[in-house]
Amino acid sequence: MRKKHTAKPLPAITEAEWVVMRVLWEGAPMTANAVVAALAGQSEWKPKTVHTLLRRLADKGALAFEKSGREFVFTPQVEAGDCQMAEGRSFLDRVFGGPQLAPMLAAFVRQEALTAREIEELKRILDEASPS
Amino acid sequence: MRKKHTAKPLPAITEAEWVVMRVLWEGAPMTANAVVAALAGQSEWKPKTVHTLLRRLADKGALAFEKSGREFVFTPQVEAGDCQMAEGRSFLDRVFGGPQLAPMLAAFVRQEALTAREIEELKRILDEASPS
DNA sequence: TTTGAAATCCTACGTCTGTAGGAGTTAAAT
DNA sequence: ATTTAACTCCTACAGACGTAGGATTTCAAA
Repeated sequence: MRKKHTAKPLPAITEAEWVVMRVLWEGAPMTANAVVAALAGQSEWKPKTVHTLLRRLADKGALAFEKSGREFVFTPQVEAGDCQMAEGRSFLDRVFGGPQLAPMLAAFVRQEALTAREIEELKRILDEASPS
Repeated sequence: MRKKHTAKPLPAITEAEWVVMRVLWEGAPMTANAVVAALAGQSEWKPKTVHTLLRRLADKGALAFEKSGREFVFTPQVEAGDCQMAEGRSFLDRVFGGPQLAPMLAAFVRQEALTAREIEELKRILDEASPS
């Protein structure tokens, strides 16, 4: 069974921090500079800004770091999937008033925000989860 | 066609403000006190806090108000569906790195966060959207 | 071993958010 | 017409967030 009750309380990750975490979930372990470099394309942040975000993430336990030479190497301490679920639940509560995914999907459908191709993809995902 | 390009820039709605907006989307037009009363069950906010949230929402154009006797009556100026979509897109970007719903659904499936019943419900919603 | 570049550590600051309090005004009751 | 209860208007304030700057330390080169 996929561990459901690890019960490690997930740190709150802010919008800017998510950008950094996504880079690290993909490429960790990474030095601060590697993170800065990876973000150079997608953001306008000064290196100092990225350093601050890394430090704050380390402070709250989302990242661990060790020294290598004179640089720090960062590694996520929380799993992407867990954080995504936590954010997802919180988002669903806030915006749709409850933790279920269905109202959100219904809203996307109602707003015609899905292409036929996307709908097929969603169906396929559900079928793989539980074939009808 | 459902209006897709009304292009009214939606005001940013904070977490606390969402709670208030959901009450109003359901019961508007409502007086400040009616909102306070509706929230008395679901939150611990002092009336003044609710008044502040109402004022901030009015300031940013999410609500309109008119005087009736000595009270204000509030009415949403933005549609629930539009705000939900905007929040949804922003959430998907932040957490899943793109505006598509599929990665989120896949994550829920991977984390076994959906019951069989919920999966069936999601399938039904999709089938109604675009029968296969 | 001295020096210099590069990395880290600590500090900063304006805005937004959550959470109200107090002052002022207005409608209603007497 | 006066009083008063209720409602609104303005103010407050601490902590989180975005966005860095400056001071200090440290590895490496000369």
